[in-house]
Amino acid sequence: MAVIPGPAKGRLLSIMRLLEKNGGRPLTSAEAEAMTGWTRETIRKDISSLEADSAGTSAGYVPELLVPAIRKALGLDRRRFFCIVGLGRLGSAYLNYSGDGRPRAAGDRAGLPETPVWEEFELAAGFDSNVNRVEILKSRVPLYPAYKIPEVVSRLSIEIALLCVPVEAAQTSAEKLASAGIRGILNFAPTALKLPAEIAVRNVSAVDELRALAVEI
Amino acid sequence: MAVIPGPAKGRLLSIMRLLEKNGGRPLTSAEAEAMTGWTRETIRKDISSLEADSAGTSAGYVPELLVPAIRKALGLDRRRFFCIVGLGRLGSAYLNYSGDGRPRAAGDRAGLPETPVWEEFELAAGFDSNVNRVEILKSRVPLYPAYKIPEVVSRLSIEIALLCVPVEAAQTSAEKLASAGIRGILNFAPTALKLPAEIAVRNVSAVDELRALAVEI
DNA sequence: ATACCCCTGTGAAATATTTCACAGGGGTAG
DNA sequence: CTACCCCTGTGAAATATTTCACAGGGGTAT
Repeated sequence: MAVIPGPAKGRLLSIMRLLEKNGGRPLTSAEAEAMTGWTRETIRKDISSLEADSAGTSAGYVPELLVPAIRKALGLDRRRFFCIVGLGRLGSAYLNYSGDGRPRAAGDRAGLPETPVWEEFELAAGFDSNVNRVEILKSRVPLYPAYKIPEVVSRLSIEIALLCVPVEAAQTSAEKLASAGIRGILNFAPTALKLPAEIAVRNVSAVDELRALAVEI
Repeated sequence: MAVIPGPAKGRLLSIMRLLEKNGGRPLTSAEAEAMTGWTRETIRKDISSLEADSAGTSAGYVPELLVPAIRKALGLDRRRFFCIVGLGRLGSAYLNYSGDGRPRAAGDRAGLPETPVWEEFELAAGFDSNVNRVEILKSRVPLYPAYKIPEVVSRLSIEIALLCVPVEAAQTSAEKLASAGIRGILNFAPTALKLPAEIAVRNVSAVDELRALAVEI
């Protein structure tokens, strides 16, 4: 089975995104180099580490074949359920976000799936400690008061949480999710969560991103 | 002069964050290992690559000394001006964000600096193509119609932009910023920007982050 | 004071990643 | 059909990063 170098994983995710947006046309390693700055050799090696033969032709890489191959190799080839914890400004924005770049307008429901689907991720629940807010907000997924996190996360097989609570509530909420068996947390609060090592955490912070950008320029 | 390995840079940014939140107390490589998952040897090597002597003592790394050393080594030791392009839901939220995790309430202005400061970054302007919105929104930084991007970016020495426009406007806005001499763009639109290689771009997308998280678990 | 323990710093070894160089294949123009 | 060109795939070499092993230092308890 393919062993994919760590640095390659992140690059493959980006390449996958490029393929998805390429309108079905083959993408060459040279084009990808121009768009990402990584050398074409590195990109070819990354893809060759997938051992997904024939996704690359003499015209370039065929999205239709390579995208599923990357998905599979990175373990993204199955649906995962996620939830949103904290339904303030940010959390409720994601509640209505379709994943394709535009918020869903109130009347914009025709033809859309019953529950929000972001690529391979499906929103399964929202939580807030304010019971009033839970009752007032409209959403196509069920909303629960925060004390129900353990029961609901387990019952709905939720693997990932978007943590959108205020910074002072972040650690407690994260611990509640951890003991409910969550596997990963996207942390939008600007604080370092202390959790058991088996729970993956990614911090999403505009200040951190600004810094990372500034380091490059 | 210190040469810092690429992978080390990202880790140092995280370590810096840990140090900043440690209340001034020294942080050991073993503690950092527990919080980040990177081995203590790697962390020590990263820090030693800074050639910042005496930031590490037998009690651990002293934030007061190490934070400035990391800042300097990564080129984060100077103020940079940034702007927000697109003042919809996301953009206007950042307009009122203090950088410490809580939005500024309307009356919450006492004692705060005149312009929003996010760590070493200072918000200098906001732009929107909707002139009406520019006039109606209240902000402590000047807001301009989008056609003034070239003039204002150059006049105010703005280096970085938060691109918060709808996905269909992202490429055009990015090009406008590029020709105005911007050095880096934080792209919140779910699309791959095509720009000259000398302009750094970081994409911020919840779906991408979910994927990166899912790869780890 | 002394012994102990936990800390950092760092050459050297081990490992991982990237780059090089080229083989092989397929489409296209003549 | 043939020649050409641009593509991918991949061993091997070069380089970069991580891990190991240990030297050295500074608190602290006895």
